[in-house]
Amino acid sequence: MSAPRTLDRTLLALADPTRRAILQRLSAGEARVTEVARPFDMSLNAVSKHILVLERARLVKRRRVGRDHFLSYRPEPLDAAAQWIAETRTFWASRLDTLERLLREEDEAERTRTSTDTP
Amino acid sequence: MSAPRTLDRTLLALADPTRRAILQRLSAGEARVTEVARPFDMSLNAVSKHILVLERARLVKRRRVGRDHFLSYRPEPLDAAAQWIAETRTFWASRLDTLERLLREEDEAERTRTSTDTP
DNA sequence: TTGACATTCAACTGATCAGTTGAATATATT
DNA sequence: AATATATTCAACTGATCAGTTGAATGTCAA
Repeated sequence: MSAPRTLDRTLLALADPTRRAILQRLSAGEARVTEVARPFDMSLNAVSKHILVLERARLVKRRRVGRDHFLSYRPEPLDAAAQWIAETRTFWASRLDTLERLLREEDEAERTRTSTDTP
Repeated sequence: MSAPRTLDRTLLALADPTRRAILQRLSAGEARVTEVARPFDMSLNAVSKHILVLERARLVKRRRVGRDHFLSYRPEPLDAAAQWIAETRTFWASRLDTLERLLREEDEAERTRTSTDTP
């Protein structure tokens, strides 16, 4: 089951290029908030808020050392999202296949019937 | 490359349980707007807007037949998202592994040095 | 033609989001 | 103690979102 809110938060957090860039940076190793913010053309506060969104989704963990906050990437939610998407995709695809197969069979029947009815 | 906006729209569209439920319904086959809306405890208009979000993300296609609009599920964006997540996850994980390996080696060196320095 | 049906359009509300600026807090440095 | 640094908090703006209601549009059916 896994509360859908978690998935919501993960996908929402990932649906933003700035946040994905932050995660990419952190996947290379821990960094402080200021370091993370440096490359971006926006205020430190703005980045701080993005980090909060990532934290809420548990994609980022914070370790306080004095005045420095070290941020690190947590892969678990991404793993979960990947698994959900993979499973769902397969399931939905199989249902589509079923439908398409049925339609194909119907078409087949139709064609046969027509060609027999009007030779 | 694949314009990140596409990914943004896909993930954003998926980050909502109502929209995921709509997709699930459509994965079982085409349906009209009213049919899709029926199970939900919200106005038809609200569902219509969710459908629009899904259309913008190209997860849903619309086929007009008279006054009826038949909606169908399009798997491509989900495939793309799954692929992106899978690749990214692997890449980020490998970078994490590298870092962890480095840290482990550092620790190892530290331990060795210490134990040699103070036997 | 009249009326019912399927759907969207338009306008509105309340919530959330992304960003800004300025101040506050806490820690480090001199 | 004074100052600089790292970070958040608070308050604000503008945009987008999720939902509502009521009207408009287009099509089917009697």
